[in-house]
Amino acid sequence: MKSARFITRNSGVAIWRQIADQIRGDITAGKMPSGARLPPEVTLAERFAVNRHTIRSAIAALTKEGVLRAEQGRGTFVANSKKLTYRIGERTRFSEILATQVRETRGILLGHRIEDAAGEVAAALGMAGGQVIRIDSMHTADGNPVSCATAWFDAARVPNVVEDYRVSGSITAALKAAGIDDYLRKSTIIAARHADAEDLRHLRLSPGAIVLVSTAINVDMDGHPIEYARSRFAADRMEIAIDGKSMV
Amino acid sequence: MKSARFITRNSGVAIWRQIADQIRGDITAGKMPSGARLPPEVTLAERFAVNRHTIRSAIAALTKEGVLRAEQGRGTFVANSKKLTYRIGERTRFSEILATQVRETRGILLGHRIEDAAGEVAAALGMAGGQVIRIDSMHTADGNPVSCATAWFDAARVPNVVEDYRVSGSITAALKAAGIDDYLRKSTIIAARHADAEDLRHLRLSPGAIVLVSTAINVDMDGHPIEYARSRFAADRMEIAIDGKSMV
DNA sequence: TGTTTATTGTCTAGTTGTATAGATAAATAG
DNA sequence: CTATTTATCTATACAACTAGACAATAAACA
Repeated sequence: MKSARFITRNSGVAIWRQIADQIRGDITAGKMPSGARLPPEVTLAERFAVNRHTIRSAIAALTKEGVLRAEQGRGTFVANSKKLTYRIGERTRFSEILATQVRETRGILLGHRIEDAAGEVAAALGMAGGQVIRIDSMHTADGNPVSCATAWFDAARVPNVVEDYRVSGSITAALKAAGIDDYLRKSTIIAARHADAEDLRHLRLSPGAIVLVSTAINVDMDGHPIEYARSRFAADRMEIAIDGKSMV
Repeated sequence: MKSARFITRNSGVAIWRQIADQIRGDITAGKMPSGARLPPEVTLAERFAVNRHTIRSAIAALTKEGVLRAEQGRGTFVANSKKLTYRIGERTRFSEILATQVRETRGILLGHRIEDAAGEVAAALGMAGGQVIRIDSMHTADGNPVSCATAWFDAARVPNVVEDYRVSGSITAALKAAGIDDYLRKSTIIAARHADAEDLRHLRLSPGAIVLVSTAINVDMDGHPIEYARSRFAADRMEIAIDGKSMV
C-alpha cells in the first residue's frame, strides 16, 4: 500500500522533516486524496520505526502548512489541498486570475532599484542601452504567499512605476497611471527548479522545495514590450495552465 | 562575488547542512574550480551570519565527502572533485568503463527475487508471461558507492544468474556462465529525480540529493533482449556521456 | 633570523532543538 | 461503556548552535 519508508539519521535533516516531506509527497503525488484519513500516529510511528512524538512533529509541521488537519478522537485527515490554478492567456492579470478562486489577493513591494539595461532584460524589452527599473514583489492569496516576482520596466517609459505599484499593489494599476491602459501577454516560458534561499523566505517553503518559474513578456496594444517579469510559484500550492492559441 | 546567502532556521534542516549544500552546489556548478581556496572560516561565518563552529561543521561534512580539504595555517581548498564519467556506447560494461578512472570497482548483491513478467519489464524483455529474476545491486569505485541498480532477466534464459553474480560481482561474468558470451546495449533512457529513501541509504546521500536514472536494455548477439536494468547514479559523483551513433 | 599575522584546530560552557520513553486527559465512534 | 485516537504533560539524552579562549601551523615581513 505505502512505499517503503526509510529515514536517514544524523544526516543534518531532522527525522520529523524527512517524514513530513514523505507524507506531503504522497499527498501531492495523489496517493492520498483530499479528505482521506492518515493511519493513526502509533501505526505511523511503528512504520517509520520512530517515537510517536516524532510523528507528531511531522504532522504538526504539515498542519501548520495547511496540508493536514487533525481531529481529536477521529484521526488526521488530508486537508482540502486543491492547488490554485494560474491560467495564462493573452490577458493575464494576477488578481483577476485568482479572483474566482480565493477571497483576497495582495501584492507586496519587496524592493526596487535602477539597473542598466543589458542581456536578456534589454533584449526582452527591446532596448539598446538606457536604464530599467527592477521591482521585486510577492503576492498572497487569502494571506498565504503564493508567488514572488521580479519585473523589469523601461525607466523612460514608466518612471513612477515603483511608487504607483507601492500604493496600489497592482501592476495593472501602476501601468494605467503611466498612461498604459491595457497590455497583452506576448510570451511565457515555464521551468521548474529548486527554490533558492530567497524563495524559501518569501514563500515560506522548506529547503528542497520546488518552484515553478514563469518568464513572461507583456506588450502594449502597439506590440511594444513594456514589462519583462520572472515569477516563482510554490509548486505545492499552484499549478500553471496555458490557454488556447498555445503561446510559448 | 558570491550569490546571496540565506539560511532558514528551525526548518528541520540543520544550518551546517544548508551551508554545506550551498558550498557543494557552488563547487559542482563550477564557481570554485578544483584547488581554489575557500574564504577563511571567520569570513564565511560573517557572510552566513552564523557562528564559526557551524561553518566548521559544514566544512567537516564536505571534507568527509571528499569535496574539501583543510590545511592548518593555510586555508581550506576545493579537493580534486572531478566527476567520474559513465560513457554509454554499444559495448557498455560497468567495470571496463571505470577501469581507466579508478583503481578498483566492485559489484555487491543487495537482494533478488522472482517476479511475474508484466508491464514495462515484460515489454522490454519481449516476454508474454513467464517469470523474471530481479536483482538489486550496488557498485563501488575505490570503495565509494557510485550507483545502485535493479536488473531483470528472463528466468528461463539465465536461471542461475543470481548465484553467478553473487560469486563474480559482475553481470558480464554471470551471463557468460549462462552461455551468453557477449551482449550489446540496445537502448538507454536517462532521467533525473530526487533520490528516494533507498538510494539515500545505498549511495550514502543526504535527503534532497539528485540521482541520474539510466534505464537500459541489453541484447545478445542475435538481438534478443536479455537484461532490462534501471541504474541510479549519484549525480554529484558521476556524469553520463553518450557515445557516437546517438542511441536513445 | 625571529616576529607578526592569518588561518585552521581544539577546548570549555551554556542554550535551544530533536528524539526517546512513559503516563494521562479529552474527544469520537460504535 | 468501551475502544480508538489525538492532545498534553514530565523527564532524559543527545545533537545543534552560540560564545569565547587559546594552541598549532604556515606564510609574510622586518
